[in-house]
Amino acid sequence: MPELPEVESIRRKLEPSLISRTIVSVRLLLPRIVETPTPKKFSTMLVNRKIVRSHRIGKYLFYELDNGKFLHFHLRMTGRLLIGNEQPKFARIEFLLDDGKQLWFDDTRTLGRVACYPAIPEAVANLVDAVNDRYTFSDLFTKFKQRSVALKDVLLDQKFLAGIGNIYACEICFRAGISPYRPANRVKKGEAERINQAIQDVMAEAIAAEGTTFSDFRGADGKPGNYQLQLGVYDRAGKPCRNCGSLIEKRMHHNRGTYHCPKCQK
DNA sequence: TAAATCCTGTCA
DNA sequence: TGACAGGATTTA
Repeated sequence: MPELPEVESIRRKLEPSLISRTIVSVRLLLPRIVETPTPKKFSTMLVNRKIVRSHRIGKYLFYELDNGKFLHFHLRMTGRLLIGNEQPKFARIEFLLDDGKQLWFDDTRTLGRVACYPAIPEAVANLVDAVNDRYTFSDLFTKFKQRSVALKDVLLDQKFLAGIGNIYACEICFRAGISPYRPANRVKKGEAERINQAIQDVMAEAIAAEGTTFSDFRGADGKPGNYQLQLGVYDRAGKPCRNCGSLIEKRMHHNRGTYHCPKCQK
């Protein structure tokens, strides 16, 4: 579910509730979602630790603690982070804070993961965030040239740019006017410039709208995002293209719903 | 490069 | 009942 704009919206909303708070206790309702270390050590590492600052790299969220460790969340498809005293329906972890409030990790499908690390893992630290990091157009174009897979597959590759998921990959292709099925190495320079711009614009607009909600996504305050109102193609199969009126097509591409306008995107 | 896998819920 | 759902990793 959550892609970069959703994770960023959550991070921002949680900031006032978490920064400078101390974790009083940790209750693991589903211990297997803790990736590392063992569930018991996980709790020990966190209890009585103060949250110093947050970090987001792509869809990976981290909270740096006053012992130098990093509490990590990955929400995957249905993960949520919520502040409140009421236990949500699919609560998997409860963190009690020193102001008496609770941080809940809630996740229906239980695909989400949490961990506590001595440092941000190198594989994640080396990712290039789609919005915050510096990367040049020439880096992006070079990578396109190296890949014969569909443009959409490259956009979804977190090692290319971190943070783009299925919704925004479709939206970026639409905004740039390029078919998501076009082999990346057959994207021309001018088209790649449009894609580069589309990545920045779509991400910025979606963050401003506090993310996209169909059913599952909720911000840290429990409220849905608003970007679904602005989507150009995603979840719009059979509806008229906002540019040309042609009907939006949906196909399954590697088992994932993929939407495009057959007239605007070649 | 593609398919299977981890899960549960919802909708057609 | 089966297809599909914002993801990432492992296996074939």
